[in-house]
Amino acid sequence: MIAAQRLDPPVRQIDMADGPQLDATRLWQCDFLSREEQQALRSAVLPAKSVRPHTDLVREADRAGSLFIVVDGWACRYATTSAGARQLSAVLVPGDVGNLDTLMFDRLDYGVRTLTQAMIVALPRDRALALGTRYPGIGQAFTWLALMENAVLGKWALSLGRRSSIERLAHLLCELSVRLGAEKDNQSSFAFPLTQEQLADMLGLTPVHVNRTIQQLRAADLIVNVHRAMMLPDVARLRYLGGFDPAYLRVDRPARANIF
Amino acid sequence: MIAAQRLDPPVRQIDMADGPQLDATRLWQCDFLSREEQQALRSAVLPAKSVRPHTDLVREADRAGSLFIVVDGWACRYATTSAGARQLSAVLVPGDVGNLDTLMFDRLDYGVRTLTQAMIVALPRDRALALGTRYPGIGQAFTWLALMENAVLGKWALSLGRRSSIERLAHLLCELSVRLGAEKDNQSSFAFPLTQEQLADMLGLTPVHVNRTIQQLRAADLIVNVHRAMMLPDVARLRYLGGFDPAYLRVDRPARANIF
DNA sequence: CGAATATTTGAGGCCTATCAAAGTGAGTGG
DNA sequence: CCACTCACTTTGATAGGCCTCAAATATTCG
Repeated sequence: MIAAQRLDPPVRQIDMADGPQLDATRLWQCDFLSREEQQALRSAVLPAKSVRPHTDLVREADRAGSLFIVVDGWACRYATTSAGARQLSAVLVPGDVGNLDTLMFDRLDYGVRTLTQAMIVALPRDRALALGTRYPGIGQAFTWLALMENAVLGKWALSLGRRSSIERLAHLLCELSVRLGAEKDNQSSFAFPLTQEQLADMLGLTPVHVNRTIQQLRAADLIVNVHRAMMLPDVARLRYLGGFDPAYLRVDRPARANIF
Repeated sequence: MIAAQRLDPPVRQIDMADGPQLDATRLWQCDFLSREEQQALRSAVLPAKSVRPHTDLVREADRAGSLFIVVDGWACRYATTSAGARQLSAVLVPGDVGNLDTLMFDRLDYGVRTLTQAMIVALPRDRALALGTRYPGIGQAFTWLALMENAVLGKWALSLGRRSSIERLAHLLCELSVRLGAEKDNQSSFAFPLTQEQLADMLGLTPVHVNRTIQQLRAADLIVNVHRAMMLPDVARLRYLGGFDPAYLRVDRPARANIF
């Protein structure tokens, strides 16, 4: 076992006092939103709620009356087979929307569940629709989000279908590292609250095999993880192993499209 | 080997004379489009082109100047690992859009390629954006499409991550059967031009294993396929095997949302 | 009718699953 | 501050599903 320094506080403390902390929300990192639109969104959401880990915000096949936006903590979108096996179709980190399609579909075909203690903000469907109608930038942002989710999910399909367990894990860690904005030079470190069982449900593996795969990555000095924190000592090498190219995440310069 | 009757003409003949045959296009099966909007779309697209099988419409990481809409034949969206393995992230049948995210992203992170001889219509990006701005229904339709693709891809992830080869194949056939509108009572039959290699790239399997899996399905009397045609003698039983619930395809009554 | 493409079959091996149990760490209550 | 519990991680042994490599057969199309 590698003796590692502590990297980050294990789980960020949740501050109930600040109200809906939407400032970090990815929803307007896509530079579609004017200051006015940001304000409109901020005042349309319901007060943030603290939700315990492993709690369904929406169950599979439920109706959802609101869009759920993750403000702090981690959550996921998941589906289950008739045999009861679970597969995640998205990890949601602060700024992500859990159920975008509630905008247009009555019923979900997946569940949304917290992975950790989390702060969740709800945006009632009617208000979301009204905002989309009234503010063009918000409508664009919704579309942008839907397309981004598609891009990420497409890469997950590639991993699930065609990559070995170690490649999958490497790719996922690279993805999260970028999405969390945790990279600096060739290193990255971030709070990593997932259990190996949750990782297994993302990667389409068993928890036991995830454990063994993590050990391989550790042995190769590609990750250092202790205390719910993750450190990537050599991002370039991890990317190479996972076949990861960050272009699909469009972090550098989101396209500015004039639509709607 | 089961001796089966011929079910359908192997590949539909392509009629070049009718111009852009967009009438079957899913783009306006979501009942968002007024007659005027349909007309606007129809006159915005470039003349249909016939494209040979296994031809890239856009290569991975290419810029695309147009949205590509499949009018006849089949195509796919795909990505490849650095080792060269290919995984499809979507099958495109008549009515599907190949590269919706060209609306907002400069560069694709996947390729679009024909699987069969196909008729393809191009909708220049500028025109698509303009249409989305001018006609609210068209903007809605784009969003609806993006969300639908997400729903389908989410189920693919579930299959890839958590289902056995026979369940995956069963689920895929059920999906296609519904999307092609080929079901009647408990039976379904449709032209099925995919090679086993192409199937393998959808299912995350090897061609050899796909072959053996098909044989299992045949032995169980769940499929009858000859001459590039597919017949499902007992849809209910196939659905049960694949854990397929058609709700996520939203074929019955698309929600009518008032957005944008 | 012949070449190219696609399907089918066989044998053997590897990666990941399964089942079971031990070890570790965090939180709780006495 | 120390048992105690619960959840998570780790380890071991075995099995099985799918892959790999190779070649034969069938089908399509010029």
